[in-house]
Amino acid sequence: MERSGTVDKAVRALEALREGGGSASLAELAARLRMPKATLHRLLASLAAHALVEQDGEGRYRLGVGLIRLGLGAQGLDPVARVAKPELERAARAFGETFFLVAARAGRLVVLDKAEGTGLLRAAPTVGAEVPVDVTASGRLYLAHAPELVGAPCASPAAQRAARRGYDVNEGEWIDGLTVIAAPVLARGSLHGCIACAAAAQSLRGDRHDAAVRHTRDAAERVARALQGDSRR
Amino acid sequence: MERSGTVDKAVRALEALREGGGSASLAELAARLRMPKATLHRLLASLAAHALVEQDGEGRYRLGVGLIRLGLGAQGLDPVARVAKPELERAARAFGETFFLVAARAGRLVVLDKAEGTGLLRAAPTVGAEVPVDVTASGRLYLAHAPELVGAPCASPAAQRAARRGYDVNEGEWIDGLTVIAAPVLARGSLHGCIACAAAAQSLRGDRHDAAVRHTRDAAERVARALQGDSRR
DNA sequence: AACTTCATTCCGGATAATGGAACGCTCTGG
DNA sequence: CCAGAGCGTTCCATTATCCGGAATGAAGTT
Repeated sequence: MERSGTVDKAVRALEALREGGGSASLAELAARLRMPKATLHRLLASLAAHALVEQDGEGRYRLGVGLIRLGLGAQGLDPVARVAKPELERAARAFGETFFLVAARAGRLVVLDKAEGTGLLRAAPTVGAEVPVDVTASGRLYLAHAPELVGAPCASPAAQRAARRGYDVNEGEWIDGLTVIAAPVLARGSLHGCIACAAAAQSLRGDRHDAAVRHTRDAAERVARALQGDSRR
Repeated sequence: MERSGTVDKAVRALEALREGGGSASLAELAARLRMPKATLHRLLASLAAHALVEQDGEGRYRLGVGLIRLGLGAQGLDPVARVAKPELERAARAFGETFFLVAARAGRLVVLDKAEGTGLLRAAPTVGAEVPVDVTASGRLYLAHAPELVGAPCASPAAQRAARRGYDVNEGEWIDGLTVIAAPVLARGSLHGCIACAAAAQSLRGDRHDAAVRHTRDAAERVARALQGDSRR
C-alpha cells in the first residue's frame, strides 16, 4: 500500500501535539519528532490554515478546533456511537458509575464513547484509546461473538461461557483494583459493540454488583433495540 | 506563510468525508474534490495507517477512530472547555434546555462544547461550528470585552450595554424563532468564553426567561471561579 | 462471456517537498 | 546598553517524491 510521506509526517505532528498535552513550541516538537524546523513549520502552517492546530498569543502550537469538529463528526456519523450516547449517560446518571462503549475498529478494540460516574473515585477511560483483547471483559465477548473482527482465530472456553451468560466480569485482570462488567450489543445477528460499567472493585460488591450487571445489560439491550429500529445502516 | 499542498489536500479529504456524512467511495470523493483517484488514494492510505480514516468491509471510506481520539484530546486539553463541561451538563439537566460554550479561536467564534436540553423541541448547535459575531449575544459580549480576539476595532453601544448588564439576549436575530441568552466567563481580568442557553422563543417567556438568565450567569460564574482556582494556565 | 465499475498499482517526468543556513525578533543577564 | 541565546519564520538550490494517466485485477451485472 503506497503512502505519502508528507501526510504521515503531518499526522505524526498532530499525535505528538496530543501526547505532549497542552501546547508545544516548534523547536520542542521538531526535537521530539526529529524533523528539521523548516519542514515541520510548513506542515503546521497547512494544518493551521484548516484550524487543525492553532497558535497561542506567542507562537506555541496546540491542537485546534477543526479537530474537535472532525472528531465529533466521526463520533456522530458512527451509528453505534450515536445511539449509545444517551444510554451511556442515562446509565451513568442512574447508577453513579462510569459506563463506556467499546467496539472493534480496524481490527482493534477502542473506546468509542463514555459517560463518567459521579463519585470522587471513579473510572475515567480515554475515548479513542485502545483496549486489550485478552484481559478484558469486552475482549472476551468479542472473542466469542466475532473473533474475526479482532484478528483472533477462535474463542477460548472462558469467552464462550461469558457469551452464554450474556455478560462478563473482569476483576483486576486488566488494571489492578478496577472491576469492569461488560454486556454485548447484539443486533441483526451480529455484535456491534459492548457496553461496559467500570468502577473501583470495592464499589461493586454484593448488591451493587448485581445492580451494575442489571444496568449494563439493560443499556446494551436498549442500544441493540435502537439499532434494529434504526433504518440507517 | 508557506504551506504544503499535500497536507492541504489530505485535510480537504477529511473535511469532504465529514460533510458527506456516512461513508464515501474513492471514486465519489475523487469526483467531489476534483482529484485524480490515484492521488487521493495515496493520501487516504496514509490517513488510514493512522486510523484517521477507515475502510468498511468493501472498500468505502469513512472517518476513523483516530480522529475521535485527537478531537476529544483537543477538547480535553483546552482549559476552558474542560472546566465548562460539567457546568454545561449540570445547567442543561437543571433547566432542561440546551447550554453551550462559545469562545474565540484563531480570530473566530466557535462552539467548543454543548449539553443538550431534554425537550422534544430543543436547540442542537454543532460543536466546532463557527458562530457569527454581529448578530449573536456571545458575539456582542466579545465585542465589548475583547474585540481584538474577533478581529473587530471597537465595540458598538449595544455591546457595551450588554457588557455592563452582565449578560445579553438574542431573540431571533441570528436564527428565526431561536432565543439565546449568553453570559461572559471573566477570569483574571479577561474574557475566556461565553456560556449560552438556547431554546425556542416560546420556551423562554416570562418566568422561564428570568430563570434562564439566572442559570446562564450562574454557570458562567462557576466556570470563571474554576478557572481562577485552576493552577494550570 | 462481454461489459461495467470499483479499488489499487505502475512508472516516467515535473513539481513541490526538503533542510541547512540566514533572518528578524524578543528576551535575559552582564 | 549591548552581546548572546532563544524563538518562529523565510530563503533557495537540490533532489527526493508527489503526481496522475494508464494499466491491472477483482467483483458485480447483464
